[in-house]
Amino acid sequence: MAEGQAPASYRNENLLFLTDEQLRQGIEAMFFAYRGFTADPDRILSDMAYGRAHHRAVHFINRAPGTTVNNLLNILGVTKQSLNRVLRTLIEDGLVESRVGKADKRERHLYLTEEGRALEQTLSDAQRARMRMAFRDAGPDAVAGFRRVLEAMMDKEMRFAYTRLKDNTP
Amino acid sequence: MAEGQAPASYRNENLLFLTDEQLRQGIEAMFFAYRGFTADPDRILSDMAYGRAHHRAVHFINRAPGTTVNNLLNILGVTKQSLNRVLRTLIEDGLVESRVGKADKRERHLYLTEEGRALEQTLSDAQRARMRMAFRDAGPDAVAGFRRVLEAMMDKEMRFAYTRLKDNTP
DNA sequence: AGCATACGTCAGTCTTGTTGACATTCCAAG
DNA sequence: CTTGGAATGTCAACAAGACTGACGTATGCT
Repeated sequence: MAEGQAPASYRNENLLFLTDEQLRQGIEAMFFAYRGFTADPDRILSDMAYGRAHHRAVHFINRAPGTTVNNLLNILGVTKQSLNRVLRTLIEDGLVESRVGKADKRERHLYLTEEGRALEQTLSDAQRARMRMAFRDAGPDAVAGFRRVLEAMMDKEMRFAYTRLKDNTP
Repeated sequence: MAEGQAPASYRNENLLFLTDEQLRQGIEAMFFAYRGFTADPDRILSDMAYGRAHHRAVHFINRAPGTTVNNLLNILGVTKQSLNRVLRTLIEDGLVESRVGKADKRERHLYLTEEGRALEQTLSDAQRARMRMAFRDAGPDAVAGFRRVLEAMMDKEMRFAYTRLKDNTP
């Protein structure tokens, strides 16, 4: 893509010049790609009584079993009331189990049930399939660049959360 | 990043192998980065009576002045009722002008007013600033990879829309 | 003349975010 | 030991922004 054209950006004395047009294309790429990114799980969820918020909760509980509500709150970046509604339905439906903390009884530790793991699997299978295709199409060097840019785009606290998750599962 | 570790992916006879873990990290990177991506405009908009939906409309009207409602509908991927609510407030507030089509009087062509352009500028300045930082941090090769992966992640129709926008503004 | 298209609007619902108020639990200072 | 503040989680009410469905109007095309 754009192989024979002028380079989209160039270095000069270690300084990178970027036109507004290049940046705007990056912005639009992000917008359109995120739509694709969420499309497959959204389609699956729309058949059930769940939405994207449930997907996110299930994803991160699966990723860090036993996490507390507060922990999840920080990762998801929503209010506890908003998360609670989602969590309540998931618990009622038997997808998530909430255990009172041993050391601190105020805390609730969250786990996926067998059924919860099944849903997580279905959703992440779909999402991974798209990601795999995109990674294959683009090639390993592009994937490395993709990750580097995304990490640089995160808010600092989110970069911490991301790195922590990444490193806890090697 | 991950310079001294095992490669995140490798080629073998032109076939790219990707572990579920690598894909999941890509998924999480996408999630956290998108939050950062929308954070700055969202902050600005929360002070006004507008939201992310208004930002998107203003962005694409600015990008393709004179675009029709139907066109915008396809780009944004929402229903006309949903877009109409947003558009109505923008027109009432004098940020967007709607002109009856000359050739086809059924169509409405959309333009930003002076005030609309000012808002667009404010929002996109903030968003571009973050994108510029990310691009600078990551470097030009990473940026190329970033774009390649995002394009591969889009739905086909959105890739068309994206490419059309991109090529119309060289 | 008749059907299709583009747009606007009204009404109702759903998801997911918000604030505010409140209950429970923990901990530390008096 | 008690008590008050902080942390954690729950309930209730509301708003933004998406959706569907139905309908009306103006226009275009055959």
